[in-house]
Amino acid sequence: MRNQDGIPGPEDLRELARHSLGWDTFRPGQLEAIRAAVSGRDVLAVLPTGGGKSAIYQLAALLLEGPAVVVSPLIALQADQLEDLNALPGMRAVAVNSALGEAAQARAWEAVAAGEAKFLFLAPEQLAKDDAVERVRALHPSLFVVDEAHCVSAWGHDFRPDYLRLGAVRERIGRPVAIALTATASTPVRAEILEQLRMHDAQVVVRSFDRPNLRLEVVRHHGVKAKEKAVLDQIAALPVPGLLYVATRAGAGKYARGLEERGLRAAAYHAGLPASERERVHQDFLADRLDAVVATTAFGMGIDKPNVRFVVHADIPGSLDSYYQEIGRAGRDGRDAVATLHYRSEDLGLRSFFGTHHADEDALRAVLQVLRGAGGPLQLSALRKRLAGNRPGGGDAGDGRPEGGAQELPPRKVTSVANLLESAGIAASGPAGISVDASIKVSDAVRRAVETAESRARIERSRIDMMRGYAETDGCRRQYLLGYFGEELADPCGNCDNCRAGTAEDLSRAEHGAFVLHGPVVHAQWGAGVVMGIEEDRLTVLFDSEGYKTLSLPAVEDGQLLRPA
DNA sequence: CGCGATTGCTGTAAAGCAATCGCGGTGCGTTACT
Repeated sequence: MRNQDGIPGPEDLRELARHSLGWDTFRPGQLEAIRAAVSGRDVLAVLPTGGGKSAIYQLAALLLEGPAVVVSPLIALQADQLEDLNALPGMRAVAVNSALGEAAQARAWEAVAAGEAKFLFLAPEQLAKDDAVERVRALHPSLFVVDEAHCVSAWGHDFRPDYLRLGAVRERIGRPVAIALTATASTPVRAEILEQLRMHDAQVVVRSFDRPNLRLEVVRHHGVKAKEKAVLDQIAALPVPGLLYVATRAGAGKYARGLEERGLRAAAYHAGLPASERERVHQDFLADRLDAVVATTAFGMGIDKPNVRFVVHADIPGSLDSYYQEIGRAGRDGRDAVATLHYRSEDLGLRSFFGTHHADEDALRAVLQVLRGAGGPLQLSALRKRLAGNRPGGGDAGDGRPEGGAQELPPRKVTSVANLLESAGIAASGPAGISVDASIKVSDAVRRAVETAESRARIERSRIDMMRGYAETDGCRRQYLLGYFGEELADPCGNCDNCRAGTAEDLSRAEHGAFVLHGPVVHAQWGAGVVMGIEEDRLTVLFDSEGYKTLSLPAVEDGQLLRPA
């Protein structure tokens, strides 16, 4: 299947795509991504949904020897992906997850080992188990695919810490070529994906984030009740179907009832509902049996419905990354669609609450103690076991737990603490496991870890500030949104509320004095950063350890505080 | 951080207001019971 010189030419790929996947044309970016992967280079592809992200690893896998391991965040999503692949003649894909019985899992592993299945789908949690890692290593996979790769950055630090272990896992399984795929990733998110998955010199393919058919609007409110009424009134008057995003489960139920009272076919969707109900709402929405789904962030991943006419937010999300992800579900058919944000500044309080995670110093000390006492690298699984105590199902005591009684910690806590120690540069993980720099005093190590966690919290808060900035800007909202994703829109868009109202003057600049858009800078206090936006009177800079900051141009013009690097 | 619900106080019978409390999102996997 491969050319003599190693990398197949465009025509060969086209023929293979036609033959194996039934594809006629390549979308922009696909070809270069596939060729890079086949030639042994890691790939990060940021392409819109429907832009053919899956075809990248599918074709690359067909050209390489050995199976492709695909890390996919949701079991429901894995099921869809399997169905798509298995519908193609001659293709076979399997998954291993907790929804399958023991026998079915065994059959799946055997199918890949025997070469019958080319694709193996796993959630990151599967790869936290030594036996799964060992089995994957023995398969000599050609590709390590991370689908929905923004989850690495969005979930890895707290919610699903195994996402941050994937880089180490990749090394343990023989360092196959990595392909990371996502539809949404701002500059720092891309950098984090590359770093965490240990992708060096990767081919990065990014397509435009602009969705010109989405009309962007923000409606400001003061009272809670007034906002509720405005949301319901707006949706009752909009073309359907659409999505209403809310911050809480209670809100989902409340707004769904409100819409029903206004005669719409509406349903609530959140993680607290029984799986059968969630599935029913999902299917009813896809089949146009519902006018509106009122959902928390639980709804959306993997949904590719063309005719969504609106995505309305009753509560502001915690970042523009989340916001863009959610409004990106509207208007995929290219026809007009509306993205309205109903904004109360008080609603940002809930987002700061969701983003608050302080470092647990006792846990840090406990993990450090075990790592230092181990006398060498320790696999995370062993570390988890040693800190699990005597709880049923946990590791048995007396297998080397340090005297003096290390504190008991749940496995997931151990993982996030280990992640934090690695981000702080105190620990590092290689194929043999996690090791600590024993020359650093425990108290210093804890202090550095806490500082790292605080820096992350500042960055998180700055992302909320950028979301607030979007809600409060008088300029063109699309310029603001695209600028956040590192993309310049030369002129105001004409399809946002501010453009329509005529308040959106074109304030954006490509340079000001010595400052250049996307150019590196250094701040006296905040250190290194990159210019993300230049407006008439201010600069937006993304600092490595502080996140986004907006600085007044007159204040930085003398070069004392901020200078180009 | 902000909300809605609950409790507490007042001051003499019912209610009105302030202070306090609890809660809030995303999923994997494993396990202990019906």
